[in-house]
Amino acid sequence: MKTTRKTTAKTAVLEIFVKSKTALSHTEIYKQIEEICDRVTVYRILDRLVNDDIVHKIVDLDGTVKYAKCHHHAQRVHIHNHAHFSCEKCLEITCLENVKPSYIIPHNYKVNDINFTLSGLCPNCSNSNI
Amino acid sequence: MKTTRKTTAKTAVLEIFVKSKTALSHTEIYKQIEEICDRVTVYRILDRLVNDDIVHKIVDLDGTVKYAKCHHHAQRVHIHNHAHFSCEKCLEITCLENVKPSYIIPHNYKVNDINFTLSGLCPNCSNSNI
DNA sequence: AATCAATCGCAACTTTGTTGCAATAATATT
DNA sequence: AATATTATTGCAACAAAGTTGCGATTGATT
Repeated sequence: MKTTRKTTAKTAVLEIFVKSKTALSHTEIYKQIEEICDRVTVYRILDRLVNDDIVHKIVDLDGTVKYAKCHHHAQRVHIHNHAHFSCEKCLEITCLENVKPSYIIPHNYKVNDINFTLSGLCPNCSNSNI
Repeated sequence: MKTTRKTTAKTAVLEIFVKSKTALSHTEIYKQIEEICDRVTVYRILDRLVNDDIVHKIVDLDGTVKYAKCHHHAQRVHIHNHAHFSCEKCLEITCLENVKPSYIIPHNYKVNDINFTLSGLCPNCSNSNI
């Protein structure tokens, strides 16, 4: 029965996601809207967005938590089984929507969710690298 | 030129890893040896072990950081490209040494390391589940 | 045994995330 | 349009996880 509301802060967060090509951390988001709302509010907005399947949470190899807006492809059930790329140089995380791992696991494991993160150098940084 | 030393604390940590079948967090390790050494020392030992490729670091879907001893298979260069399974019920993380994802990524990305974590129910917990 | 650098303990600090509660504001109801 | 309902917010306080500096200790080397 819980209805979710459209608030100033939530709209601001969503705008940031739309503008950004890469995944963002709580801190990165908060820095952009610290005049609009509190630090805690940003945490709570992110929680809600993840729950409502509007944003997904990504944890990279270092344990850094970031968020990115979901691109729904007219699917009903939405599983984030695509890969993420974490650049060691510019530290940006991007979604590789089309990269999906194939794998075989023992049948007695029941898989509900997967996290597939690659790290290395992104196209930008591997070019500018000498 | 840096030489790495064999100390009481380091030996104790390694013993814990050998005994354990699952990956362990800093806290879990520290609890077992808090009479031997300081909390900070455990952090520093773990850092060193990861650097020396004796232990590898695993981050699960929630961002929980754990460590497990590496099983080297006579490889020179050691990439942790196997999967990890994180159980949602008992919260244990186990290495699935034989599960390796296959994937195709755009050629302009340079991959140095990968993190492939599956989460759901482990064999133990999916059995005892009603 | 003397030396030297790696390691340690301690204290202090930072970063990240959480919780309770009263005040505020978005939506539904009249 | 005014009112009632309840999701959301701000604030303050807290907790967990990890880091840093520095003097003291200890493992390895000669």
